Amino acid sequence: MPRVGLSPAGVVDAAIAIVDESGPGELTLSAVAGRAGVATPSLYKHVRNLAELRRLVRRRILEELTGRLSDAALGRSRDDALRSIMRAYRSYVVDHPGRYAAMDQSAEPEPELDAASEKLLGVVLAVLRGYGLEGPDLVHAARCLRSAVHGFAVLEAAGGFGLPEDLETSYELLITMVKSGLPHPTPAP
Amino acid sequence: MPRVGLSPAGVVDAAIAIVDESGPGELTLSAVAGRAGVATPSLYKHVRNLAELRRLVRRRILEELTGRLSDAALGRSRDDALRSIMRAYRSYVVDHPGRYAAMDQSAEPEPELDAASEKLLGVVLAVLRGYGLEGPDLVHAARCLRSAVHGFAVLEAAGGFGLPEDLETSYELLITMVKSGLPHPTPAP
DNA sequence: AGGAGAAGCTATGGACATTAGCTTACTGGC
DNA sequence: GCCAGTAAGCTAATGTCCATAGCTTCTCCT
Repeated sequence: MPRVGLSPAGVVDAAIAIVDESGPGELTLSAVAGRAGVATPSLYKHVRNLAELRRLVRRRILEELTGRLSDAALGRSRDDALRSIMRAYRSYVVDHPGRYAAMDQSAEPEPELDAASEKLLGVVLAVLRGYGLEGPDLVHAARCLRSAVHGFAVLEAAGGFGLPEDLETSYELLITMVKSGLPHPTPAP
Repeated sequence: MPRVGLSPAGVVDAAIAIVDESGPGELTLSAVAGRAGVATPSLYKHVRNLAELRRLVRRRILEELTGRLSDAALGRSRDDALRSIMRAYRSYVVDHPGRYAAMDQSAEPEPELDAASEKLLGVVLAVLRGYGLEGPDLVHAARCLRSAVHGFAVLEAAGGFGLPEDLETSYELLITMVKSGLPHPTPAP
């Protein structure tokens, strides 16, 4: 049999392509194998099982998203940075709704993703620290920011916003809401 | 065979019990059948298939949540009402994390749930109208409120908040954030 | 060239959803 | 009180999917 040169990363590539095209519900080993040009059991040479593949997919997505956010934060601070990462977050979801949907399909918290999540959290914390936030205030602010952004993203990716009003405008309001709701220990310097 | 007196509602009851105890990932027809004291194929006398059962479960949950919210809004208005429904929302999730997790497992938007969603939306809109909001502003505000609350709920139900800081406090900040971020076409009367 | 290890494969088994077709318990009309 | 007809239950069987076992064959390194 002519080897096809698969690798864990290649398997994840195929999985991501499926998620992009058909959503996380269609992510099955046979589908991945089909796309990779290989019989299903061959995948086990590269990936422990389906659960592990899902984890790798989520990690890949998380890292990709983190990359976008940290690019968006580069050279900016305060409201400028906040707005920029919030817009980057949503634009990732708009560009890849399937991927984003795949990311929150996990039932349990997964220690394997902690490193990746922490990096993303790091970007967010850095931006919020620019407002002079620290300690518990910083954590609470980060949670709220994350909730707002994630909530909007999930709903949009799932087609949960039925009405015809412009989503951009709604998101701008969300950005305003977060900005105006941050604790303000240090007014502008 | 002694009839067990099952009904669509009874099947949903069993399904909800499973979701409560083990999460939406364990919701399988054999599990439901086992709990209902019936063989798996018998379920098809009451429910078209697994997808339909999931839909019914989601509808039940949505209705339950709507009930809580509308109770919470009763006799209140403006900040008082807003705070009350936001707290009611979260308390539902804290009481039934499995149920809430089950509710956002749908890949596609489901027309069958539109009536139920609309009722929930109705409660939210009523509260926001109390601020004098209407038209597109009302829609944008409702989306932001929903995003914030849903985002927090999903993350909390999934165990996504790892740090030890108090979640109550974080949620209070989220409430403040939403209040302070609402468009303000009509200041207090 | 030759051998080791990795990358494939087929065959098999077990869980689950679903369909088909049968049996048996209730229910309403006589 | 009896007797259909219907609805609720069952067993059997099929197809899909994840997973494991064990064999074969590339490929690469020496």
